Amino acid sequence: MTADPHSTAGPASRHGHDHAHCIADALTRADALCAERGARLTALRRQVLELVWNSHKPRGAYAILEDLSQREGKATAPLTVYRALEFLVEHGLVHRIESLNAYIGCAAPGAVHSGQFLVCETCGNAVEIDDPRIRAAIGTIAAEHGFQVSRPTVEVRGTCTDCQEKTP
Amino acid sequence: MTADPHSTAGPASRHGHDHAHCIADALTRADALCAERGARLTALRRQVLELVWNSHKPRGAYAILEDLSQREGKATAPLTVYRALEFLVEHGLVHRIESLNAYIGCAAPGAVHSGQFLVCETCGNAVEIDDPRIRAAIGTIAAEHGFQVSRPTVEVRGTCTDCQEKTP
DNA sequence: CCGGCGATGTAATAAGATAACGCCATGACC
DNA sequence: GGTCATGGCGTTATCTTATTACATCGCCGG
Ligand SMILES: [Zn+2]
Ligand SMILES: [Zn+2]
Ligand SMILES: [Zn+2]
Ligand SMILES: [Zn+2]
Repeated sequence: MTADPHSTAGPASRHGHDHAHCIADALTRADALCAERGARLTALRRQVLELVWNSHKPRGAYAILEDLSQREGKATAPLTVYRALEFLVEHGLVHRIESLNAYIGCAAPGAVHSGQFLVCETCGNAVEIDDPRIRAAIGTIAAEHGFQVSRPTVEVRGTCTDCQEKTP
Repeated sequence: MTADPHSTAGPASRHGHDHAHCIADALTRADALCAERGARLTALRRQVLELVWNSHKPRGAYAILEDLSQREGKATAPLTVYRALEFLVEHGLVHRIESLNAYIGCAAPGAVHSGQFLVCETCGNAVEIDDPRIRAAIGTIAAEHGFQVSRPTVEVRGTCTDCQEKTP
């Protein structure tokens, strides 16, 4: 992993945002949610969640695996990570970005959300949105086709504001 | 590959639709489009396109590879298929379904389209839609975020009309 | 204490995709 | 016709992503 402008080296990362707070917040919400549901947020799962939240970029399972191995000081098997991710995705704590085969922390776990993302092809950051208009439009057209929606996926590739400024 | 209700065994497949016509049509349009653009629709590429159009289900690259090998009577390398698919996707003749790692023939090549799909989780069929409302909604929210869209992906998982009828 | 069940560990392997290298057909140009 | 550049294709190896099968551990109710 090389140095990278958006990732979080220190407590107060660039963008003027305190990312440590993002992480702490995500973990707190996860604790609450799992407690509420009687789901077991194991040490391992919590650790993986934290690693997913390490940045606002989608991260591949094997990247997370590397981090985990490093932090644990011993090699970990892929399956370990995949199982944790499966749990986290099931409980809406993490989303999978299909077009990247990568995972990212959910911005609003617990709330109803359909998983919509703006993914920057330059810096790799992904912002979760949950626009009612998109949801509505999808619902409408699905209904017109007699199609019963179970899981809508919206992943918009493009360039974020920051990256546009840098490359005028 | 097991027998499967939606695939096309004979000329007139189920659904009351003559799928042979779908294929012929797709090939004709592809010929025209490539001629118009000076793109070379090689025998191999044409063959792969035909195999992609073998059904209205997204097909994995390796499934296509198998078909191709069988038709040719000799083993073919994955790269062969991937190269053909790359060409076809670039020219908008085929779409990639990200959430399935699979490929499907484009319903309206040549026209502007953003690649929106209704994917049935039961039968595997995928219908391409191109709803202006969805496109508009995505455009709007992207603009609100100062996000410049390059490639929107909409893949709605769910159950198609037919499959709903079968399982009331 | 013990049986059951969910979580984790270990090993092997499947599935999807790309990299590196070279040959050969095509067509422009001389 | 000869020559050369280009693009398509074949071959092999390798990489990334994901899953299957089976053993073990630890907690909790009985
Ligand atoms: Zn943050
Ligand atoms: Zn960016
Ligand atoms: Zn058809
Ligand atoms: Zn169906």
